[in-house]
Amino acid sequence: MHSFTEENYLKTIYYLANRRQGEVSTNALAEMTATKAASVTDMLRKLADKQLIHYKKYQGVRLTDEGERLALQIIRRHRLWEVFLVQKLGFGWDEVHEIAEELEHIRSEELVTRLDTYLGYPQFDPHGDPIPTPAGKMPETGYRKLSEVEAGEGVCLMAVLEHSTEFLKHLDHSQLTLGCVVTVNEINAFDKSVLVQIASGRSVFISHEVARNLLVN
Amino acid sequence: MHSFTEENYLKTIYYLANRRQGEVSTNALAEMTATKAASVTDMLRKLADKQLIHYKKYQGVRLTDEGERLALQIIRRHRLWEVFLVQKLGFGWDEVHEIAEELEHIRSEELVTRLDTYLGYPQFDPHGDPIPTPAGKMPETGYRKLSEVEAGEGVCLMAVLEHSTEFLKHLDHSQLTLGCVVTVNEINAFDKSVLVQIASGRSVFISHEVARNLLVN
DNA sequence: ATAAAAATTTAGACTACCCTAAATTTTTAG
DNA sequence: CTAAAAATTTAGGGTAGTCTAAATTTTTAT
Ligand SMILES: [Mn+2]
Ligand SMILES: [Mn+2]
Ligand SMILES: [Mn+2]
Ligand SMILES: [Mn+2]
Repeated sequence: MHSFTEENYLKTIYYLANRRQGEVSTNALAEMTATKAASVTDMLRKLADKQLIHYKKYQGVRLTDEGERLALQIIRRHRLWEVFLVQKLGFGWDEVHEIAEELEHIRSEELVTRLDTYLGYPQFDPHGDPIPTPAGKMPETGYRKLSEVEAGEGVCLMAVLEHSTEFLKHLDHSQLTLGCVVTVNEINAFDKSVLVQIASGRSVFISHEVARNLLVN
Repeated sequence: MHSFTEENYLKTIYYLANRRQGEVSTNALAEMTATKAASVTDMLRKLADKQLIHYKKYQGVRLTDEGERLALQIIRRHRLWEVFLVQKLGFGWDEVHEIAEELEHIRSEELVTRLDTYLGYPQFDPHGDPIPTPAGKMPETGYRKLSEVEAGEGVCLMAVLEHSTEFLKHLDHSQLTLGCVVTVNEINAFDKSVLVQIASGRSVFISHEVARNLLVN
């Protein structure tokens, strides 16, 4: 069995490896896990011993097949619990991440299976992130960033890249919800901010910073 | 904040203190927590430093008000999660204890509050144990053991004292479920086994060992 | 090409929790 | 009332995960 800490490292390695292609650096892991580089090095040696990562000193790190399988299992649990917290318990999408960080480590295959069934086999979590399959595959989405959409196009808001409470509350405030259809009316040449029209007919101003963190279809 | 381990010790002290009145011994704790007496002594010193227990060397241990408040909070969470697992996810009452042992440590007041609401403010867990109030009071039940019921009496099965999978499966097999009305027809003078009649009209033989672990009203 | 900077690893240490063996205190029996 | 037995604590040590400071390797910039 693996500890909470090991599970968190695997998950973090998965995220960083997919952020930019290639090996994950010790410092990047230290930053993400809020620890120091020396602590990361210790853990990497341990994960390598357990054959969960490929690790050569000074050369960065990559998940093995088994390591990736485990990482995806944790991410699957995390996202299913987030769905539960929002859809069944009525939490806001900005309130669930921290709780799911704990729930994801509960050790019971049966629990995850039943939860999935209970929730109706959801495909996406409350932030639009795809839920890995029970077999351990991460579904492809092919979304673009709103910041890359041309003027005149109509698109559907599918997911957020940033998960902070402030960002999500800001979207709520602007009436930007997932599934919402928006038409890009103007792109400001100077600061790349966009003016979009939402289904209600209302126009919403979106800064480049925000547009870069919205995924559309 | 308190660790999983500290929470488990508090809960165990609560159970043992209520099993027999009075101070809880180091050895009893070591047995219940599946550790050694020396480890228990270490932890008792720590809990005493945190003012969660009254502890004098060689004299056994007792919860402080704050310690009892925490213990009841953990027990409340445990029992609410058991209700969730049985009523919402469809687990059997013999399958939920281990999972609830992990879920009870999830740190979020809001989560417990919402779960309670979602479940409809249940008073009892799947084993008939009362759920402590949000304010931290353990409801009184006043149940008797089935082994203390006189011949001829009709009673209602309210709770089980033993929680092992084998025991609970045995009850399922005998069609003895909580809420079930039973009439005591015969008490065998030699081995104190009882013959009861259940609502369906069927007669069920219950050994003294089993009758001692059934609570009725 | 090489020296400075940055990244990473190693050395040594700390806390939480657990263990065995030895010492101490309390309880029990004669 | 004492001696043996039982319970408990102390001493010394182990593992997991963390840290700081020092050493080492890789990268970057002249
Ligand atoms: Mn999340
Ligand atoms: Mn999410
Ligand atoms: Mn239980
Ligand atoms: Mn229970």
